[in-house]
Amino acid sequence: MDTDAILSDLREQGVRVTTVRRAVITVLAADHSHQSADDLAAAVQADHPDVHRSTIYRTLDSLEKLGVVDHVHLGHGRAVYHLSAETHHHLVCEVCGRVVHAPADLFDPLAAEVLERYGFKVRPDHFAVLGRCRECAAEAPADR
Amino acid sequence: MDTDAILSDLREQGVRVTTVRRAVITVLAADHSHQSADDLAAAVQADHPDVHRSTIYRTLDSLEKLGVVDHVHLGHGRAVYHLSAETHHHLVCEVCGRVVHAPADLFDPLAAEVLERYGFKVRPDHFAVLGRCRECAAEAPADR
DNA sequence: ATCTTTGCAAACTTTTTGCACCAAT
DNA sequence: ATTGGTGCAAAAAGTTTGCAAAGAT
Repeated sequence: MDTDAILSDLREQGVRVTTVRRAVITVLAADHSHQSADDLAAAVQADHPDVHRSTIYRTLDSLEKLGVVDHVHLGHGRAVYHLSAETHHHLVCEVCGRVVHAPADLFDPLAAEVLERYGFKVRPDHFAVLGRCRECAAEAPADR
Repeated sequence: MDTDAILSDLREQGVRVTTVRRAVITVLAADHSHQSADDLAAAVQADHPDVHRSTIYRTLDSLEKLGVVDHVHLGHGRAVYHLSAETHHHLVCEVCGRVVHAPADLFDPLAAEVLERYGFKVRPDHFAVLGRCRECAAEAPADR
């Protein structure tokens, strides 16, 4: 969750550390909330006015491929971006008991929509998602 | 889930039953899967070539306001539409025990993403979503 | 006859792409 | 010096809107 750590990690992966990347990561690290590409562009442009929106998109894209950020589609057309979290959720197979790990942000859009529509604040850590893993679903198809 | 029932319901609500609305509902009722506005436009245009995409959007919009269809954002930019389901899910407040009802489709995007990413088939009826209802969240803020 | 709905064209929003230039290594 | 990254402008992709004509009641 530390900007410098992320940057040196990038350098190790042979990715160039540029002004824009540094700025984007800094903004995302400073504000833990989810931000749209446009929000990010505005925030970055506060310090670096010449940064183009398309560059923000490309930066987010490359950082996402590197596992540094994640994006999530939250209604309408716009996606929101955030640093990849460490937390995980668990998908528990009710047949074989196997546990599949899923990143925490998987539940963000659901939690956001529940909050917006019902004022209900989901506790993601209280989620126990039951279902069937790939193998068990294949053996005993029990539709949606 | 019956086209005619939905149509007479519309008539009762004072909404005009038009060719396009009938066609859209028929398509949605026939194919239970989720369809993008563009898919729907193509399906409707098979029978009614002159129907414009913008009309599809307006039709979906009005049907959604009437509670007949729902749309869900499933990655990228496009939304998918489907007839409103009858099933509900429960949001259980861990403080006061109050239960808030939520439509089943609330979990569709989550289930779709989990399936795509992990091959894990979520059983939505096995969902027990815990958290805090509007009132309890206001009293004892316990952030996410 | 009335008032909603539709078709069309055009705008708007969000994201992507081609290309020449610039900058990090 | 290389090669990856950036700015710009222009184009996709998805959705919305104003207006006049058509259609449902």
